[in-house]
Amino acid sequence: MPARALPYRPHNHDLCVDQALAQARESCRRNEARLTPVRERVLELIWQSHKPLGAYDVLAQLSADGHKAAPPTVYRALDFLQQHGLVHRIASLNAFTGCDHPGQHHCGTFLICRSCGNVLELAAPNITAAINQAATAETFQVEQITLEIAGLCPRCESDSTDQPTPS
Amino acid sequence: MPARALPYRPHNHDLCVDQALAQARESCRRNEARLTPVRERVLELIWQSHKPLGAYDVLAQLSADGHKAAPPTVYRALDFLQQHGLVHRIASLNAFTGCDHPGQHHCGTFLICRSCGNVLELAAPNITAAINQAATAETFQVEQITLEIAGLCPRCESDSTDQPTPS
DNA sequence: ATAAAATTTGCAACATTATAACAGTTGCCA
DNA sequence: TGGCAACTGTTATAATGTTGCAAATTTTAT
Repeated sequence: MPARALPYRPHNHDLCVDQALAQARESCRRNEARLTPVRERVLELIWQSHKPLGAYDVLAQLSADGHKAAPPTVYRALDFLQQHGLVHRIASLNAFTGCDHPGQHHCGTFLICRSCGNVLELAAPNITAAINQAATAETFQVEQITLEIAGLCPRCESDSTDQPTPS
Repeated sequence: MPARALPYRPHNHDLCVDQALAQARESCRRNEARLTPVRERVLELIWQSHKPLGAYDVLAQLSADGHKAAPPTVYRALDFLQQHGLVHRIASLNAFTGCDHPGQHHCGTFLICRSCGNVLELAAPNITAAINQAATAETFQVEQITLEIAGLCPRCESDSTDQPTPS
């Protein structure tokens, strides 16, 4: 029985966010990318939620801050964060989630719990290899992979009532 | 050198559509599902385009038919077709594409050419196996897989100017 | 230090994608 | 033939995402 993956374990989430932000600042410094206040705040908001956040959720939080923001502000910040590998967009949810390992745009593989909404990003070399092999067999040149696996996370599966678990 | 996959080869597309429709009618008959005129027409429109069609593209075509349709008509037809495994929704494109092998909701794996927009559906047991293995390792119960691979199809890759190839 | 250039943000309007709610219609069958 | 279930039509609205331009800020070059 493997240890449970991070989002499924209790942990000090503030710390978790702080670390992610520190890592992001460091990554941007190295790449000479400008992690401006809005961008950093958006990243922070996304990290504070373990569940993927929609652009308009982010917008609402910014407004709650007193920040007079409009959709383009948010979408631009999100574009920047995506470009620098700090967040991923989850197409099947129209939502965004933080990325642990800012190493430019890598293949994101996600386990998405349909009950509690939590998301776990996997690094799965086997899957990537199988995908590349299949694509090569079709002479297809892969540029970007979207892999989103929906189902039940360990916690919700064992509470097999399918009731949502609060964050 | 493997034979090129269907959408990349020239072929009699009308025939291709007819076959798909015949197969769909047969599948619905077996499942006692009602492939009504609107539903069949939507499926036909989707098949006539090798590229995934947005709901509003379908709507426009229906209107061109003289059919007075509104969004819900299209979305309902698409829901039905999805439920019966006759079309897939491609989340990264907000668009729909026909499914070759109507066997209830199975895992759809797509190669999406970013240049010409054509889409090829793969059946890739290796990938599915790798995914299930990875999910199992996280004690995650898989229900639905969204796998969309964007890149360049053989034709566009060899025309390496990256200019869109007309349908 | 300072002007020019480039990047980022604010802002208003708009475009696209999707759903809700309810009324009408059709086919079935008891 | 009357009632039920499924399907369709219709209107309105919600949710998500983009364009274009102007103002502000930061960087770069002088």
